[in-house]
Order: sequence, then structure tokens, then C-alpha cells
Amino acid sequence: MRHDSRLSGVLHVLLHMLEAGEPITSEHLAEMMSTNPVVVRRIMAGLRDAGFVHSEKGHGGGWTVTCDPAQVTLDDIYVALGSPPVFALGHRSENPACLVEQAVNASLESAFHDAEQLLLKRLGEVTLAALSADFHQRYLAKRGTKKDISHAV
Amino acid sequence: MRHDSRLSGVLHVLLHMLEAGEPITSEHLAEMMSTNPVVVRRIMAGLRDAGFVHSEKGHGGGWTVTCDPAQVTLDDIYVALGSPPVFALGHRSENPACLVEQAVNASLESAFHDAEQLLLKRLGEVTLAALSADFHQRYLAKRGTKKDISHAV
DNA sequence: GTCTCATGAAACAAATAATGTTACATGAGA
DNA sequence: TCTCATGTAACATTATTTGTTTCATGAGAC
Repeated sequence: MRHDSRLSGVLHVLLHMLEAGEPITSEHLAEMMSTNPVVVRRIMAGLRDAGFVHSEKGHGGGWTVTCDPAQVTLDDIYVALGSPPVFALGHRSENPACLVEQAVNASLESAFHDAEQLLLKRLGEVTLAALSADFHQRYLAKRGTKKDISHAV
Repeated sequence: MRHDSRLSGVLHVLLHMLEAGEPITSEHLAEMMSTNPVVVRRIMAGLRDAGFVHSEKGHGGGWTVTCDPAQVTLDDIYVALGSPPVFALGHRSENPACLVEQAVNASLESAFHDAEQLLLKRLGEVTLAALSADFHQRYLAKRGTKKDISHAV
């Protein structure tokens, strides 16, 4: 696989859950993400442990959002996923004896650190509510021109 | 493999090449990077095409730096490598029909774009000469306390 | 001229990580 | 008690980076 798409996927279904207002099963969420229910449970496990969502077994069970969308940011979701590595680029050797490589690593480290800080800062500025609002704006813009949004929200 | 470490590796050997002042063979460079000569040639191919280094066949052949280290930045090297993907995180679907996912992608895209811009800007601020200077500083700091740097520069 | 050293490049193998899949246990409600 | 749905472990698949083998080519030494 190319890259980690869990953050993208989980945000997608989180917004759908907010729209639904009732529990959605892993199977239904999996359809939205074009994947497997087990993958959904695996991804959602972190959010459940963080208290952002709740899962219920049995009839009428499934997943519901249990946090205030206006208080939870994309960074919070990222952390709930276990703060996966951001970069596809890295050092060849973590603790090199060679001073040349130490200098190279230090310089790269600094640049990558700053970029990561900015990324997380940006993610921390966007709440789930803001994302949802953006979606509603897109929805209104399309209303009338296209029939509906996908997944039958 | 964990991540793309070509940038880290190639910067490492570039600095060694600057120190050496004479052609270094792929085999020797491979030793420094703890890898295979073929891997070295593969990585260096981009830099050669960009005109940053030159390769010579036969006896006394090998690789030499043909650019002004004070004029070439880490970003230039990154581009010469083919501008490999920076992030390990990505979208689940590139062109989703779902408006929710479009909103999610747009928001993430924005954050990641800004972070990448910052990263490349930082890399563009560091020249090979600056990296080399940093190494020499480290070398002087260690001088006397340790016997020598690695790879017998 | 021939031999050796070195790069150039293609083809293939190994290692790694994300994702997909199967299987079974557990608990909630009809 | 039966069905639905999650929880989890184990294994398969796929993509990508890196490592390896192999052969061709050219430059210099002898």
C-alpha cells in the first residue's frame, strides 16, 4: 500500500456519523470507506479508547459520536489513531557514528520537525464541527445541480 | 522498508565526496551508506542528470562533485532525486464523489500542503556548504576527545 | 591489443508496512 | 434461543523500498 489513509478515512465516516444521528454499523461504515468492517473496527478502536465514539453490540447497535464536534480537532483524531508517522522520508541511520551523517541528520531533523509542528498546528485548528460546516456549504452549493450526495446520508 | 532514506543517504555521501576532493567509487560510497554499489548508482543517477555530480569509468574513476556547494541546497538535491512523496499519510480516495469526503480531503490537503511548503522552504535555506560547515564544527568539537570520524575521511 | 576497473541498466529477490480477509469469541436485544 | 453486531487474533494480499545478480560498455593500465 502507498500510504496510511486512516486519518482521511476515519474523518470521512465521523462526519457521516454526525449527520446520521443514530448508530451506524461497522459494515455500513465500511461501505462508505470501500473497505472491510474489520478494518473499520480496527481504526475506530483508538477513537473509542479516546472517548470520541461509542460502540454498541446487538440489534440497533453500531457506532455513535460521543464527543462535542466543536471541541475535537483533527489533531485530536490523529493522536487517537496513535500519532502515526507523518513523513515518508527518514534517516538512513538513526544514531550514526559518522559525524558527517550526524550533521546531515540534525539538519534534516530540524526541517522535518518544523514541518510536522506546522502540520499538527493546522490540524489542531480545524474542529469536526468546522469540517461538517464546510461539508454543508458544499452540499448547499450542489443542491439542485446534482441530485444528492453519496452514501445516502 | 520503513521509509525513503535516499535524501539522507545521498547527502551523507555528498559531504564525504566534498571532503575527499578526488573521485570515490560506488563501492566505497556504498560502504559509507552500508548498502550496495548498485543502490548508490541508482540514487546518484538523478544527481548526475541534474549536473551536481559526475561519474567516470575505469581506473581512478568514480564520483565527483561538479557543483558549487554554496549554491546547491538540500531542496535542489531533493528535486534531483525526483521529488519523492514527503508524507506517509494520504487520502483514501483521490477524487471522491462523496461531498463529505471532498470536504475532508480539502481540509487535509490544505494542511499538508502548507507543511510541505515549509519543509521545502527549510531545505531550500540549507546549502551543501552550510551542511559541510556544520560538520567541520562538529569535527573540531570532537577533535582530541575522540580519535577520528568514521569512514576515514 | 588485452586485461582490469568502474559505471549503466535491467531484472529479480527480500523485507516491510498498510490493508484486506477469515475465523471465532462475546455480549445485547428480539 | 436466535440473530445481530462488536472485539480480537491470525493470516493473506499488495505496494514500495531496498538489496542482489547479471550483463553490457567504456576508460585506463599493462
